[in-house]
Amino acid sequence: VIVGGGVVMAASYEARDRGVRSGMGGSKARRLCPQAVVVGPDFDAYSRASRELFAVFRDTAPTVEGLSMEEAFLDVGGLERISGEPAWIAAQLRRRVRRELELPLSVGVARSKSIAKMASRAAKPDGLLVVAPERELEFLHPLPVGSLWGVGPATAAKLERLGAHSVGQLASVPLPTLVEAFGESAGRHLHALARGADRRRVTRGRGRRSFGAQTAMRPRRRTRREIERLIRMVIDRLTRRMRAKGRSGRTVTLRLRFADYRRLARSRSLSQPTADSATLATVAIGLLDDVLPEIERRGLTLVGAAVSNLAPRHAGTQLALEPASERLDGALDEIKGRFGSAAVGRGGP
DNA sequence: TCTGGGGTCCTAGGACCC
DNA sequence: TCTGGGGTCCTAGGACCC
Repeated sequence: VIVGGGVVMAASYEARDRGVRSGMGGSKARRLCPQAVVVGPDFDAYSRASRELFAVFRDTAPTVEGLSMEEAFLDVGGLERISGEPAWIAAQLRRRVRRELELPLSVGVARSKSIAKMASRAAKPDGLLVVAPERELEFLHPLPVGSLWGVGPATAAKLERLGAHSVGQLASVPLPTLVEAFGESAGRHLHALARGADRRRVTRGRGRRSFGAQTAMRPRRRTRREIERLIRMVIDRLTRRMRAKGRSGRTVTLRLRFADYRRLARSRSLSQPTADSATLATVAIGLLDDVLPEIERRGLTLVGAAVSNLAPRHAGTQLALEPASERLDGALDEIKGRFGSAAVGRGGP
C-alpha cells in the first residue's frame, strides 16, 4: 500500500521492500512497485487514531511526552510496584493497542530517551526491543552514526570526515575535537549520545510553538499578483487552523524555495498577536519586496508561511454555538468585531 | 534522492536596555 | 565614549524529525 499520489506520504513494509520511500515522487514509486494499492490520505482517521492512542499512553504512564501523532516517550520509572517491570508494561501496552485500536505498535525500552527511541526503530515493524543498561554499548556501537536520533545527513557526513562511521568510532573521538567541529552544545551532545549518556528527562512538553502551511509548485514565471495570491491562500489555511484552536501569534514568516532547492525565509514581528488572515497576509506580502529579484532569478517552487510567538492560551469564557443557520456567520462576525478574530474558533467549544 | 506538508530546536549578530 | 557585566528581543539560516 502506498499513501499519497503525487508524493509518497507513507508506504507499507511490502512497498518499502521494493525501495519505495516516503517523500519519493509518486511515478517513481509506482514504477518500483506496480502492484501497490495507492490510496489518498485520511487525516481525520489519523487524528482519531492518534487521540485514542494517546489516551492509552496516558493511561499507562503518568508522564507522556508526545513526539508526533503516533510516537511518544513514556516514563515508567517507579511503576514497578503498580504495573510491573518496564518490559512487562511495554508488552501489555502493545497488546492493548493491538486489541483496542487494531494497530501494531513497536516499543523500545531503555534507560534513556535516545536509546529507547533507537530501540523502537529497531523493533519495527510490530516488535519490542528491551536494551538492558549493561548492554547499551553493545547495542549502540555497531550502528552507523546516522542512526543516532538527531544525527541527520549533514552531521553524519561531517562525522564521517572525522573518521567516525559507527557510533563506536564516534565514542572514541575526543570531546575537544567534537566541540571544535560542532560547537560547545552539539559537540557535547554527540559525545554523550555515543556513550549512551543521554540525561534528558521525559517531560510533558511545552505545547505547540507555531502554525505553518505551504504549497509546492513547478517552477515557471509568476507575476507578483500570482505570488500574492499564493501567500493569501497559504495564510488562509493556517489562520483557519489557528482560529479553530483559539490561538494567535505575533511573528509571521514567509518561506520560499527555489528551483535550485535553495531556501529563504523572511519574518516580521507585530506588536500584538493576531489570527487575522488579512493582517497576516498583508505583513507577509510586505516581506516580498526585497526577495522578488531572487524569485525572478531562481524560479519559485514553494510558498510557505508560519506564525510563531504564539500568545499564551488564556482560559477565558468559551461560548459554544451550534452552526444551525446562515445567521451564524453574522454572529461570528459580531464576536470577532468585539473580541478580535482570535476569539472565534469554528468547531468544538 | 531530484524533494510534500507540518513541525522543533539551535546559533549568531545586531539593537537595545539597565 | 579607547566602556564592564548581564540581559532581552528580533531576524536569518541551518539541521533535523515524522
